[in-house]
Amino acid sequence: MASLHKTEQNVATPSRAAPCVNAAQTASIFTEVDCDRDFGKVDGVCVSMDVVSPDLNSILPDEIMDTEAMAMEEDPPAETPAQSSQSDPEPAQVPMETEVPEIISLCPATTPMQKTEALTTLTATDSTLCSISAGTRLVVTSSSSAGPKIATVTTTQPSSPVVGQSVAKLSAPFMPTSPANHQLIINKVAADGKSPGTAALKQERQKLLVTGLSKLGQPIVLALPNTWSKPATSQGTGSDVKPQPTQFKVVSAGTKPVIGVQTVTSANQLLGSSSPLQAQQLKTVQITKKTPVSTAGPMITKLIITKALNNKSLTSQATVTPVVTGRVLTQSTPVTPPRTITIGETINTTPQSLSSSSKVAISPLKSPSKVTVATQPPNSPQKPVAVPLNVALGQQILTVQQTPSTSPAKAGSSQSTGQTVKPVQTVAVGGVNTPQFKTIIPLATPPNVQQIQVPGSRFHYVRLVTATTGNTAQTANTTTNPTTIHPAKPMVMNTATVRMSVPIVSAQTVKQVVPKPMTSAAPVVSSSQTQQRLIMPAAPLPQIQPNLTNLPPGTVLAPAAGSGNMGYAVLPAQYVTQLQQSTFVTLASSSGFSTPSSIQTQARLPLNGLSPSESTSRPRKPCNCTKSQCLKLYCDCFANGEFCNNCNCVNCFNNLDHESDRLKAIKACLDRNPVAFKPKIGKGKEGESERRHSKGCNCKKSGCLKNYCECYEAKIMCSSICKCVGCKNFEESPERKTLMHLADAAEVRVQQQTAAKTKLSSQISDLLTRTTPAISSSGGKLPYTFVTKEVAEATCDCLLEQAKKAERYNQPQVMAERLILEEFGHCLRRIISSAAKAKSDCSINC
DNA sequence: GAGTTTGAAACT
DNA sequence: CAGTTTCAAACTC
Repeated sequence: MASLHKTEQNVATPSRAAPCVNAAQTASIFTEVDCDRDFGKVDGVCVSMDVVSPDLNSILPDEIMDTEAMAMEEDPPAETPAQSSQSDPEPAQVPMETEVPEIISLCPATTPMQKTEALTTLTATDSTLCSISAGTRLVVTSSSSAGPKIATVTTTQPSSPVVGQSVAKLSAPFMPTSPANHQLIINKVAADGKSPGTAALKQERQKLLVTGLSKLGQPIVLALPNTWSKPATSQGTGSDVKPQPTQFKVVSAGTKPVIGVQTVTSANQLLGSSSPLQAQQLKTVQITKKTPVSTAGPMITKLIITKALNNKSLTSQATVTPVVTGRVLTQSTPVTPPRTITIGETINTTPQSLSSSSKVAISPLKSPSKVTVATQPPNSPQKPVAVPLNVALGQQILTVQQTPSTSPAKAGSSQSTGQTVKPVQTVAVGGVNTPQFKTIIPLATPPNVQQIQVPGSRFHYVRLVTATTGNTAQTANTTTNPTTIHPAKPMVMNTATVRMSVPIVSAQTVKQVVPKPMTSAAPVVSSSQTQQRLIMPAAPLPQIQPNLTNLPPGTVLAPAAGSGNMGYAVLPAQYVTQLQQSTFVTLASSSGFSTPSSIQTQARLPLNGLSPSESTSRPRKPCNCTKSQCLKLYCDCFANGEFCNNCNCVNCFNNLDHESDRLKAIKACLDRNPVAFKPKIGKGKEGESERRHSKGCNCKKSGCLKNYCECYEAKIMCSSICKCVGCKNFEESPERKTLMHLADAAEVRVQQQTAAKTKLSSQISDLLTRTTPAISSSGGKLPYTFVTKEVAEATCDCLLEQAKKAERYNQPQVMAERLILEEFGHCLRRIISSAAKAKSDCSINC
């Protein structure tokens, strides 16, 4: 029986079985959750903003952004999105997506968001405003009956990650519209009366309005900061070199099934220039939405975002805001080079009624719906370039976390009320079938942690939200200019903003670990300016790069050449959580991770040293490795891509203190088996019936009915790929059925016993309380005092339970009597003990 | 809790 | 790829 119970527990938290399933599932689920499941069912508008630093983009995108097919059959392998960053000299080529992009719809996300919270980020609600920093990717997710749709606009600033002052505000006044028009429209704020499905993009200073119309007719408005408008560039013409007001184009997303493309106009940029007026790049990204011919028909929404790369002079104090520049989603076609779009952002002020944090979830990989983002070169404005969403956007998730503002602010309203918006850089990594998400956090800055829970995922996803890069400008004093940019306040670690987005599945929960400095761990590091980023969860990277694709969490990614000096460390969510809990301060305060701390020490704490809450939330059993240094797959922690935590291992290297060794071990494992960190248990689309071991077991003696068998451990049947001998782990196996039955019975029995004992204890305790006065007066007859009706009943319950137990297992009568008597003895002892205790207490107190 | 069994991982 | 060894979990007593 005990083993059976254990078996179930193991199944609940398979250790070896599915280390990576979670990640894979997460990704896919994430996607689905984003819009399809949650948002889509209720029309809503979800506007999320992602912030990715250009550095990050330059380093990670191509590798991490790639998705990898994981056993999830549905989608065809996604092509590697070619992402170009401005830093990239050459435009990346993005494979053309031949499929007709479907709708980008906006749906009111309030309810759905709250429902799952998984991807809640910047939820656009009425009168919602939010700020977008440069490098921010604006993702509008929505879903309709047709499925999840996500539109993303990413902005970057080429050379200088830190450009102050660019501010974009996102507001979302909602307007009525027809359900059919799930369109994302960039519209002028003042624009009104537009028929649904159309958007007018006009020049307007300081405001770029992106109007999204959901079924509920709720538009989302993206407002651009003043700073953008000042040095504006002409759009589309390209002839005008002079600064011009930013122009916004309106794209009508109406009924035209055709994908429209807006040209991007750009003027020379003077990055880092102190000149107040600088050339701006204005690029427009248009996402076309195809209007559905029928309900099921594909729709194309046009999203046009005009970006002015504003390189404000640093002299402007007000504009100095922590800006994270990011690379964007670029799309390139054979004809047109990829373009980046930059949107200025403010990190902090974001008044809104929306959720406190903005998250962007990208790419429902399994979703048929695709978003096309087309960009065109100025000279060929009409040539739409369709890029599969999952290619262009799909693997990046950026999050901007905002603390709830006290009150919704108007666009261009005054500075934030002190709420801190922390850009979270989340990168979704994965293949089409198995997107994987990574949270990338600059370690040098105070991170904020955001936990994300993905239904069906065993992993605990956490977003680390941190202030933007080491832009010293962040601290610059904000100006009081209400209309414009609100200087970002220094990022403040606000743990209160941490949100548990989703319930954690099964036993995987937060681990308690004492944080430890990262610097030592990361091979890549160093200068004061060097920044490390934590890349989280632990999902294998795409196979596109053999050495990176299957990296488990904890992996430190070296920055790409020329991409800057940022180091990236992949950490398990649990660790991040730990950071949130304890290391937070350290991370926040230290510009660099200095020293390692006690993670190792704590990791070796025996499990029994945990507090009740800790032990209950412990994701997995502690390992007991002695010889493997926890750097072999023998170690469940390592195999699961986790750091050892509260384990009983000896000479553990599975921690940040030995990151280099760990990386080597990971590499070695991957060399031996490229899918070493992938889940062994593939999960079918629906339900567990389709689950099966990817490799099959090789049992010889256990009959595959013990936990030695990975199939049995994972509670799945052996399949044809198993090489087991004498397998009894098949559907019709009587042995298996018996075991299952016994396991169920045992579970029930345990529950009943527990309940009975609890009841007995409760009764005794109750009596103890009630009879205390009498005890003192009744002298030595205390035990009898406790044998009341309630106690007798509880005792009988226990005795009956023993009788049932004996009967259940066909025990002989003698044995049944013995069990009953023993139980009766236990009960009597407890009664007597309680009485004695009561007497003792009474004598002391009286 | 110690010792044994087991099968995956690692190694040759 | 097959055989052997190593390893840690599962299991038994």
